[in-house]
Amino acid sequence: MQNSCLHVFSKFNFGPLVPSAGGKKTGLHSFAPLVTNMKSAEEDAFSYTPNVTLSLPISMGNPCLSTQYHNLQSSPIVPVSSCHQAGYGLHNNGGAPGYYLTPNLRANGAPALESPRIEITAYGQFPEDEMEESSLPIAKRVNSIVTLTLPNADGYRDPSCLSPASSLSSRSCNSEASSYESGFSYNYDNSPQNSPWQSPCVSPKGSSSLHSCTHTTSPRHSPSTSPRASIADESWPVPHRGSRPSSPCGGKRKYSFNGAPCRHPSYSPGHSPAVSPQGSPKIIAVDDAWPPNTNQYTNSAIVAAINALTTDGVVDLSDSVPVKSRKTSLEHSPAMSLKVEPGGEEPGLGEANQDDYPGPRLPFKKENYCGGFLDVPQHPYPWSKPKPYISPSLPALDWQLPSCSGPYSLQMEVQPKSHHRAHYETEGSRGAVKALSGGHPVVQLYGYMESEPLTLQLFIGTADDRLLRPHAFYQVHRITGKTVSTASHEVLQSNTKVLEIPLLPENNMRAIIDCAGILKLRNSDIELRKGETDIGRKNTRVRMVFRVHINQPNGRTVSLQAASNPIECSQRSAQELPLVEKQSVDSSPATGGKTLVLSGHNFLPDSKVVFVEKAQDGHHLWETEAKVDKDSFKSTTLLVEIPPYRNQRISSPVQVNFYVCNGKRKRSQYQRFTYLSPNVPIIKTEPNDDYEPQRASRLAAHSKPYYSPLGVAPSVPADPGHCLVGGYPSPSPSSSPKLHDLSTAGYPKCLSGGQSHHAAVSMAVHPGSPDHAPLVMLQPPVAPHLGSPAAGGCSHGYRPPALYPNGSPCSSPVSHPSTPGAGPEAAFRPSLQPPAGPAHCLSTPAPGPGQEQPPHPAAGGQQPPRAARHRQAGAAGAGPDILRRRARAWVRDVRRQGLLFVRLLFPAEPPPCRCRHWDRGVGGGGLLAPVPVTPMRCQDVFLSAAVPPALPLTVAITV
DNA sequence: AAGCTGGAAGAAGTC
DNA sequence: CGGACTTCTTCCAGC
Repeated sequence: MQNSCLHVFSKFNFGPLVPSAGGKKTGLHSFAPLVTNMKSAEEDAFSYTPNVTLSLPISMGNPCLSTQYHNLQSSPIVPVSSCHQAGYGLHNNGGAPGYYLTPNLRANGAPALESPRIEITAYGQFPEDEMEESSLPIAKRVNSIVTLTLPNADGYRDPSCLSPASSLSSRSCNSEASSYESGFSYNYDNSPQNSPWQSPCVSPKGSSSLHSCTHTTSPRHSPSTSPRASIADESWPVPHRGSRPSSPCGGKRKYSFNGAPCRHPSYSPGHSPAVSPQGSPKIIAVDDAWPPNTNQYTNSAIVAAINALTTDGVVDLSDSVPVKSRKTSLEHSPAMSLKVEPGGEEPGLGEANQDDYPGPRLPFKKENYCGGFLDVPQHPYPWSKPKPYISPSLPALDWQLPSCSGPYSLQMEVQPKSHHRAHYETEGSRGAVKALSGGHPVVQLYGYMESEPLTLQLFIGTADDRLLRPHAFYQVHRITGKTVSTASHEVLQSNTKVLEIPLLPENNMRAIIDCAGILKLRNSDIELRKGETDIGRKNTRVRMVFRVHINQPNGRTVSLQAASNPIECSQRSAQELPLVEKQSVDSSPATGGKTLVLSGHNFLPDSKVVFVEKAQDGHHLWETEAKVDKDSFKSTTLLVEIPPYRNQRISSPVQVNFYVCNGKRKRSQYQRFTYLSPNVPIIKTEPNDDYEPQRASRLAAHSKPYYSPLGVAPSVPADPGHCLVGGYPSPSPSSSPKLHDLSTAGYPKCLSGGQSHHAAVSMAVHPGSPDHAPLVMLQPPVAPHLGSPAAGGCSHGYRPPALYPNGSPCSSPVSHPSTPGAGPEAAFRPSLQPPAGPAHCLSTPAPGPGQEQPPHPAAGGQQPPRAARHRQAGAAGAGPDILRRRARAWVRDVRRQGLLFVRLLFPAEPPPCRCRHWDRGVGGGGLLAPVPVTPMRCQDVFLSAAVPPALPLTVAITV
């Protein structure tokens, strides 16, 4: 996919830009104040400050800027450095890299306005803001912006930018699986060399990841001390958010395990993380856990951050940990002794699989870890355990893998029910996930003719519109008992529980998944995890993700992945929220009029079906309520008359969404729908349910996506949003991950070019077709090590959720070397591939901003009111309080929706670039585009924009 | 008796 | 800032 990203990078010398002070206002007057004000605003409002202003002088030729550094210090603005050493002003500065007085001003005091800027704002802000702000004094406008701090070369991130939950690490042990989010590859081998940037500070602990994991498995962790087996607890000495009781005591529970009233505010039976019973200062424990993570991510930025913390004083680190958390940690020991499980030691890992671990748990062994397998003493499997796929290059769990490759095809024959109430650790199991038909989900591998059994892996993944990745708030839970016919055992891979199930030839490589339940981890626990950026609230949809690794004679391994339909795991949602499982058609001529049959749950006689079209900036372009045939109403079926599109003369397909609404805040997820020009034949959605497994699976396996992100993008040239989000899979039924060709060459090497340097943000110029607006892309930063020679062995892990202009995610089989040594190219390939998620091939690229994953009732539905408030605030003159609220709202939006707006701002006159949407409100103009990112991790985004190469560019990321 | 379920109370978060 | 409402987490009881 050459075109995919013709990353024409420039040399970004941030050094010069960074500076100074003083500044005068430049064309972008708004910025100077903006930064300052924002800073204060955010500081006041939250202790987290996402604010970034990057100055990127663009010149041609030098690609590769990745955001690697996060400023640990509280600097209002963090300089971004480029991978280009030469231009690495910041680094050179070494010292306080991130202290710019005003991002807009150049060191010499010259206005930075000459540079276009990219401003990222929480989703939904711009649209409204533009309106309101345009009428406000620039200064005020600026004030109302909360900025996001980008990483700089010396620190990972400003502690102040982080919620207690996020600290220095891009990922905590637990979330390592989501390597892409951190933008670093996940190294199973944890090899220091994976990162040229290994800090000495970390190196010594090269195996520390093991440490952290050791905690996890340490007998001390005695599960007995905690009913919880969550990885989170065990893997992370995570501080607990003070705002919410992290311990059971905080909630409804009023008694500790011993039955005594729970008075200890800090006591948390559930938190027996890695902290030693000795109650050593949890900070220490935290530290121990850090390096490992860092190491695995090979995030030099993190390492640097750690270093900074280490050298600058633990105080910083500790300070970043909520007092309560630390306190809680300290009191773990008492907690541990409170509950004594019969049998004494309980494996910390899982609840149900204790039996699998007869003796004390063994600490993680690095080697094992490398292989992605937990070192488990013995396998009580009834089947001869297939050779575990032990390869350092085992794809990280957040990698998007194809469901089919060559002759092989991994398919979900029977989908799970759309609702499954997950159980908390404080509860008993709620059983295995069931199938709609009453049985259990079934997975089958086709095309495998060997006699050797394989291992099917299962973990709980996300079901949002972003890339499929391990779900931070849910874990697979092994179910055992008489009723369970399928053998399984748990392992920990990247700190995500993975259930291993035998795939036996005698069973036709088919497995009935009756041994998997879903465990819910407390939001407060997970959110406090280092590096965790997702929020648990309303994040209750998951997918069962299955993987199988097939060794090839040539030494390579084919990895396949199949994901289930989304599963709603919350009690309330499952009971009240309408859920659309299937739709008879997903497209129609613009004239509408046809009948759309929706199958799902919780439909009410008064349910409404609303079709919505949103602009890339989130504006509602069109909204209409479809006619629902109430006569034929069923709680599981709705007959809807497709409303005519607002424009009957469309020449190309138009993406819209619709949702079922049962009332305020009771909306289904957005469903995608496409209006076609009248002469375009309708594409019918094939059924895919439990009753037609074969058919469904085949479809999933062989049918072409109705529209692939790639395919869509072209049809919506003017919509950067498509491109931006296009690569994100949506939770689409029958979605199966499509493959990323990991072995195909031809990717731009831009990412590998200067990787060894401290890169920060990179601007990529996408030639795009003449008709296309430039794309501004946000991608996770490319791990510096990826492109480095040292990164050779680590080709997995990094998978930016970016968009990939072209190239089908299903194009080629995924095969990765089973030997460590995949070259840097390989490492990048995935990153350049379209984020082919399970739904990738079957769903449309996220519909621009609008797609803002609505339906979690909260997000989408609540946008308007908030927006209204914002407008009011702006109109009112944006007083401090208002600004604070507004900023807070923005942050919430970003966190919820994972979308930011990127806009290029030019000094005055729009430069001769291909931006379509000029923002006349501020300075010159820019490109506004929604960009899915991991909330609060904007530091990790990779910016790409089509900007005149010659123009210096300043990037401001605002949240 | 243990595990699975459904329901709901009460705390925390959000509007 | 406070009330109303939503969501989360825990607990209870029945099967």
